[in-house]
Parts: sequence; structure tokens; C-alpha cells
Amino acid sequence: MDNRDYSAGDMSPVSPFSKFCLTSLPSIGDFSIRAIEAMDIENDEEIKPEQQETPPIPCGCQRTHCLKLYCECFANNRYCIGCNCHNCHNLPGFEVHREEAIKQIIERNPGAFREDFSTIQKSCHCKRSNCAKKYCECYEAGKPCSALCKCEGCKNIGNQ
DNA sequence: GAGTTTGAAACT
DNA sequence: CAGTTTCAAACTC
Repeated sequence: MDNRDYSAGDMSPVSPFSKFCLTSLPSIGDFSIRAIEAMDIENDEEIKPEQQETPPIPCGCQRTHCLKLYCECFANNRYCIGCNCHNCHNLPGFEVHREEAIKQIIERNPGAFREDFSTIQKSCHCKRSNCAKKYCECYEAGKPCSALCKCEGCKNIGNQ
């Protein structure tokens, strides 16, 4: 008996890293199906945004193949669906590339893809926006800046 | 729509 | 760890 994990459903063993992704990043599974469906209709202009559960936030990445955290889709554990990106590798057909990229990012920052990402207190380093524009991640998240932030001239201090 | 500004992410 | 560069989005015109 080999003790490799074949739970992915095909004949390929599941690496520890893949297993991590499958178990810790459940949204990938959901979106892989949607992404494949979306690929079939990518030229169909009749897509109705209001029918989609999660409003798409299309990226426009040009240089990163959507495999770095600069890409909003990739950073949120989503495949690129209906995006305006170029040479996108954040798609079901590039799993090897994706896994390698995710692995690198997790090595650098183990919390980068945490499932409860949205609940983590963000911290910013804004200097010029006064944390009053969406350049500021705290502001964009609708949360006041905290002691974790190192911003200057912060006006995002909640309702005071 | 083109160009500028911004700050996170990535890199050194 | 700090400084610098790269990047894509937010913003302005």
C-alpha cells in the first residue's frame, strides 16, 4: 500500500503543498469550475454581472502573469475570470505555475493566503493619501487605521 | 483615454 | 532589517 493521497480524484498523488491548497483554500475549487465555465463563454457578451454571486473585480495585470500579489484575483485565491490581464497564468491550465508562485509567496509570508484574510487587521504605510483614499488598504477595507499602521497624516481614525 | 500618483509587493 | 524598484490600481485631467 502506498500512503500517498489520491483524493484529488485522478491518478496523480497530491503533494503536501497541493493538499494545503485544497484544504486551506477552498475557494479555488469553487472557482475552478466557474473559471472553466467562464472560459467556454468568454466571448459571450451576454454575461449578466448581477447573476453572479461574487461581483467580479477584473484585474488588468500586464507583467506578472497574475501570479503575484499585485494581482487582486490571485491575491484573493481566485482564478482570473473576465479580466483584462495579459499573458495570464492564473488559470486552471497553469496549475504548475500557480503552485510554484503560491509556494514562493507562502515561503516569504506564511499568512499571505490565509482564509480569514478579510478579518485580519490590516496595516498601512501611507504617506501622502492621508489614509483617505483607496490607495490606503485600511480605508479601502472600511476599517480605521490602528496602532499597527505606520502612516503619516492619517485621517482614517474612525468616527471621532 | 492618457498620464500621474500612490503604496503594497517584490527585490536587493 | 531598511532602502529601492516594480507593479497595478486609484485617481486626475
